[in-house]
Amino acid sequence: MLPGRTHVPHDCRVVADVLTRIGDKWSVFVVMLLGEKDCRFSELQRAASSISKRMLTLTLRRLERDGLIERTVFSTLPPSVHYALTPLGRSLRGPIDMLGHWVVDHQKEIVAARERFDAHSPGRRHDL
Amino acid sequence: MLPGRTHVPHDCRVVADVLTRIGDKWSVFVVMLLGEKDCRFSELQRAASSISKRMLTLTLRRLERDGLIERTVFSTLPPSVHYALTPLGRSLRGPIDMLGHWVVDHQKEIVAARERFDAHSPGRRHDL
DNA sequence: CGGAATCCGTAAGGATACTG
DNA sequence: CAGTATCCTTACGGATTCCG
Repeated sequence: MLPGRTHVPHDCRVVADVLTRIGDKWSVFVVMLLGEKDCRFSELQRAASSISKRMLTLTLRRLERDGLIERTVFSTLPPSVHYALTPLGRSLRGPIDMLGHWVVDHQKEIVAARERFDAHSPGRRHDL
Repeated sequence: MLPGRTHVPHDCRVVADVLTRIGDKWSVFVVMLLGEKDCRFSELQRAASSISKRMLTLTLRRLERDGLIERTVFSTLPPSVHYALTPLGRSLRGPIDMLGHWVVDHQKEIVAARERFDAHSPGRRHDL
């Protein structure tokens, strides 16, 4: 994978595992939001209007557990909780942005490929 | 996300969608394998020894549908099928490698963060 | 406000058996 | 060899309710 490094299948698996983690339904969205500015729980919920409270909580906990975001509780009344990227979380923004650029730059090709595939595909396919 | 670009929530969603696609359990693994050399179905299966035949087929079909890999059938006996990255698929190697480097470079921090979190976390948590 | 707990439907994914 | 078809179990994720 690195120029000059030989390919190590194990590394592929680690990469795939982490991709599966941050590639879940909401993690990237949250990291990108927090990359712009720190947010409270309710701000995140408004920004991602379709996320359920439960999934936002789960997403934030997992990101916190992986050391990507930091959670600060202000025991005011009513309470307020503050989320921010850690240095580790900020270091992820570069790679995420690279992927973001690639997607934006190639999404038309992907959509076109799908339409071609679906048009030429024989019969019905129930999955994919 | 781009320096000089303002943040567009919609782009985040597109990125998240594609990440969810290629962030599934096997896509990255397959793309990285094919990035090194074209492979037959059985070669891929041996390289990813724990993947089921069913999931390998599904993964390959989806990657083909998205225009990332090309499938070539040789109607010999027994038949042989050949998989290779398309130019679009090859263009994804850069971003994937960036992410790969990030994971390899930071996996110790991630593991450490998890252990810290799990150690300090009060009581039992059934999920995450 | 910021969750945690519960319930529930759907989809992901493995194992196995069969086929051209 | 390279799949397809089927079954079955688990995980994901939404909706709702309750709590400090």
